[in-house]
Amino acid sequence: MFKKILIAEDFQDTNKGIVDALENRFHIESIQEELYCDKAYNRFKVAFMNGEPYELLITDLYFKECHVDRRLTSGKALIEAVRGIDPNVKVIVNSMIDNPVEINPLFTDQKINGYVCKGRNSLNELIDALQEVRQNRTYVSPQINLNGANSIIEMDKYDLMILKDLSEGYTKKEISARLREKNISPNSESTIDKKVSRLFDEFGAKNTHHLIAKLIKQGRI
Amino acid sequence: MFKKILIAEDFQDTNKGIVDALENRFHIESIQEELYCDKAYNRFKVAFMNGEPYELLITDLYFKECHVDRRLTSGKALIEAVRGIDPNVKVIVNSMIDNPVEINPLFTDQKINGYVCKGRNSLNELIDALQEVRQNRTYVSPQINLNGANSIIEMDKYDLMILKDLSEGYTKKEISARLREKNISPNSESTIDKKVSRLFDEFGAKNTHHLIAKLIKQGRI
DNA sequence: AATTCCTTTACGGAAATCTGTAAGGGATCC
DNA sequence: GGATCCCTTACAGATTTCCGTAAAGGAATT
Repeated sequence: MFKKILIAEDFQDTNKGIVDALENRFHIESIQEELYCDKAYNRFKVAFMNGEPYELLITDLYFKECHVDRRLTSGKALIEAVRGIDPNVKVIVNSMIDNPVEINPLFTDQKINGYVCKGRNSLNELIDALQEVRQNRTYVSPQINLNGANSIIEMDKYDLMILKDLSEGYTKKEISARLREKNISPNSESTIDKKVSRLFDEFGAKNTHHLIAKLIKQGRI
Repeated sequence: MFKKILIAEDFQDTNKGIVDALENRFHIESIQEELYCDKAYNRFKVAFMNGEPYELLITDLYFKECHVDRRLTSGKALIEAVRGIDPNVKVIVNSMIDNPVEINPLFTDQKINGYVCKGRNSLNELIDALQEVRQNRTYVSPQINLNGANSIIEMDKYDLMILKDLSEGYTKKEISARLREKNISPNSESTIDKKVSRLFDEFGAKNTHHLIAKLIKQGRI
């Protein structure tokens, strides 16, 4: 099993839960926890310099803002930073995000090794993830379907772009124009209308106000 | 210290972190954890019937949806349900919400005894909260300012009610009717129009979509 | 009593949303 | 080729939003 693990997670209770679970399950020489991305980065860097590098980083994606000045403000930034030091370090992301559209790029761009979605079984999944990643395989929480195809409610990048624009106050006419500028097709006002109407049904929303509110509350926009 | 504590929290890692912290710090005879509101409710009910009631409920506010049919879907509902069984049980809410507008009603309406905001120090705060609540005092995480003098931009209950209704898909005509039903004045469609338009200026929003998105992201709705 | 200020309300018109219908094009299957 | 299905697009009408103007009423001041 891994000998040195670094955990970056800003919620103290979650943080403690993870550390305890790993210590109970495995015999790991060194588990370090940090509440801030910057501190995690510094610890990682120092260990690497001293020739005792961490083998695995377990990190959340979103960190609460606070009074302290922060250079790295997200798990994504942290991952990029530590990979800048040690391109081979294994990374498992542990977050409440369950939208494949957000998770997929972590694998394709950040080349993470595992993704565990916080939930009612996520400690057990994290343990599975450790074992898989240890053997150079990747791990994704079973409830996440990265093929997007049959995630209960499919919302692709295209839908997401429209919704994001709507939530920023653009009208459908403006969005249509913006899509044309970017050479993205389809782009007619009518099609945008249709797409959004379909999402009403899928999300049980009465109108655009309602839909935007729901999606933001779910953290999908 | 409390002898019987019930914890309702759907994230396994957080759940474990809380239990471990409390067990380390206090000597509590019985701590039970549940991942679902309904299961927590049932456990609470059974214990009460058996004459061995829980003295304290620690609950999250929002619980992930899942395939299981759920009757109680939020901490608020759970609190109301258990108070229906035992009006005197102490309740501490442990959630990531940090918006006073959401937290305040928990104290005024649900009569909760403590509120701990998940964060980098929340386990320690939870321990403080237990001790305060044990002595019949209330506790609120120090970073939360319930004295509504909270925000740069003033938004009263009336505005909030309208915005909330809008975000739930009601039209201004419907909202006008709803206000009249509740005997709340002013209630004309025209006045609602004006109120919302004024908020456009104050928040720098282009239209209602934009305004709703901004406010939800700021955690004000 | 008259003036001023503010809020509520009504109304109207331009723009945007919402919804249904229908036409056209491409892909697939027989 | 023809039938079918799905997606895109156009269009039309009802409803709603957005924004300006203006009237009505209340409260405070002079």
